[in-house]
Amino acid sequence: MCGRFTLTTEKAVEEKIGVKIKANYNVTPSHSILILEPKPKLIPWGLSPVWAKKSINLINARIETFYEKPAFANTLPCLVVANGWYEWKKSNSSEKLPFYFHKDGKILYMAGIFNEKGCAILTKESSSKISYVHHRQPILLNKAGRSAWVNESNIQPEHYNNEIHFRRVGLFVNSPKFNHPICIEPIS
DNA sequence: CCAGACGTTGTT
DNA sequence: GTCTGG
DNA sequence: CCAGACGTTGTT
DNA sequence: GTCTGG
Repeated sequence: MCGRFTLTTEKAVEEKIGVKIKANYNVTPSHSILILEPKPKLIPWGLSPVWAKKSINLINARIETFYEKPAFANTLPCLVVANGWYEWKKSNSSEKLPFYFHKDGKILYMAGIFNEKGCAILTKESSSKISYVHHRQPILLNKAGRSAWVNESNIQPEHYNNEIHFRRVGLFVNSPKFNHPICIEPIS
């Protein structure tokens, strides 16, 4: 899935998207995140249906059921701007070990949905590589896919971008308040 | 008909 | 154990 | 996603 | 708001 990510490339974000951001090595739900809809916009991570009296905190939406679920009706497509994300792998001892997924710092565009309350990231079954760590992953879109999604609400497997690298990282990232480059440092 | 849920993750 | 906050 | 709180009373 | 369960 995707419950924690990074956006650290200040320069690339300013050049490609025209927005000044502050590097964040530990973006957590409820943070304000950068989306393209397709205009750049800051919005809380966590979506609640407009009709929910008591707010629901939906940080992900399964693509498999997206079209059936009332909670996701009346949301609009967007792209969530990131340059990496974290997944935790359960070890034998039921210990959870964090891994960092990235494309050498390049900007990643995750498929998202939003409404006036916030934003959620679409997930799918993991690619075989990623499934070593976890069985769900965010949907990453290539260029054609980004346009199809935000302009036509059209999402297709051939638009998924599954080229990715990953490495084990230290436990620093576990604490939601800990935002530091050491979060993405490989474990030696 | 009204009341109550409506989601994901993972875990059992 | 389960919910809330970040 | 993980970490941290989770209750009441009254008082500051 | 809309769907499901009773």
